Amino acid sequence: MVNKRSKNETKRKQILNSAIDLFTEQGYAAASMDLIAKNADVSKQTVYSHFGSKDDLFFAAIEQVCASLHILDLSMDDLSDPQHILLQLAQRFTEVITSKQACSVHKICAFESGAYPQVSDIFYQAAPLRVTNEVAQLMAKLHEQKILNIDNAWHAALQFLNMMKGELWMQIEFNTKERLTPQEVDDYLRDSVDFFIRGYAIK
Amino acid sequence: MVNKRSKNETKRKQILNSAIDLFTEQGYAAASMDLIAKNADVSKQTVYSHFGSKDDLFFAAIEQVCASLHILDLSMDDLSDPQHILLQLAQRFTEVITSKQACSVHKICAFESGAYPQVSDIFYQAAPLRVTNEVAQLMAKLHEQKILNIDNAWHAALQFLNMMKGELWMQIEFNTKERLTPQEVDDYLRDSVDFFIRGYAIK
DNA sequence: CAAAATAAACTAGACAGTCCAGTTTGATCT
DNA sequence: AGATCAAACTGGACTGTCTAGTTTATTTTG
Repeated sequence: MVNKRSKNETKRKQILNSAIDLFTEQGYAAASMDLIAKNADVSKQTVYSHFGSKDDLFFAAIEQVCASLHILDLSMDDLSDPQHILLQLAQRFTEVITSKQACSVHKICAFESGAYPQVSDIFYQAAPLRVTNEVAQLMAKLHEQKILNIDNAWHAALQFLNMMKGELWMQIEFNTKERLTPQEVDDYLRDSVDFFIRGYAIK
Repeated sequence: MVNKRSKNETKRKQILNSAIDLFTEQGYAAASMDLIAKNADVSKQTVYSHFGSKDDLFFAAIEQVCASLHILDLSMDDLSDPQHILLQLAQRFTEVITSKQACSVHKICAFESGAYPQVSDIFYQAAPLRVTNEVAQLMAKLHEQKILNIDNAWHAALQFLNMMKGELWMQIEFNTKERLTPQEVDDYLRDSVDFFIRGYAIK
């Protein structure tokens, strides 16, 4: 009926992006609403009119960033060369888990898992569970097609993914000064893929 | 001539314990010096006289708790039954990483790794690196004694330990509502030990 | 014109760190 | 042993800063 003016969707996105930046970079407590508003180029009041409270904004930000996490995208057409397929998967996985975005949101969700279990659950579902499911499907296909002998595809997926994290993930998690070279990482991945294939070889 | 009265070591310990409790439970920012003093049954001034600042107290607390982390304690005498040895190791490792103390300090060190790299480094050295080293020694012995065929003991240790974390660790890290049953965990560990042995079996 | 957005001031509470006035403690000196 | 003295300790008040969230008066815009 009356021509009601709707809130500006662009501003909502600006606020959300600013919130994502600050929350993931600094954590919940250290990110202030004043700065979020300022970085969004928006008044503080507008922030509160779009998102009722800091908590609400936090949820929305984490939800948004989890939804946008790009994931493995496995193609499962030609599995005849498992060595090649699995190495690619391992390399792709390494890229994903070392991306700045994924690391930041992982860190904050793990830290706030006590105070905000909803938030860490969103991440858990969106990232590790989702990826493990994808990989488990691949494992199941490798078994079906008698390329590898994998009794329990879910276990195999967990083993594979956790294994590939290796030392690199610890170094990122604890922000160590020294880092593995890309060569060392690649060596580890290749070693691990070979090991995986030996462990699940058809006998 | 000059009067020397030394600070009360008991109070220092009370303060440190209180700080460890609060920092590990609530994180650096959320733990207030007032509450630390109160829980230590000590005046705020005494806290500042023993530890100059909140940062100093934080470092001391993390250092203390890392030093006290009990670790694997492998006995490497009779390795003739690798299946048994490795399963025990896996079970012991699972206990260690699921202990409340280890989880709390892991969480806070990972979270503060940006703002306080010294702190996360202390943990990194004290826990994951130390354990991996221990296990790598075991792997090397298994190779020497021709029980398993392990080219790269360091890689094998990383593979083994990361693999054993499995789904359980993710659930703890993200404080999920649903948890694996002890039976499910044990099944996974046994599966993984078998897989590991197959992958590194002597031809 | 009415809803949306703005800037800026404001409230109320928390926190790190300091200050202070008075009390306890324990080592040293007589 | 008793007097002395400096340092440790106490509790509470205080400063300055920061924060979430609110209010208000004004401007923009569909």
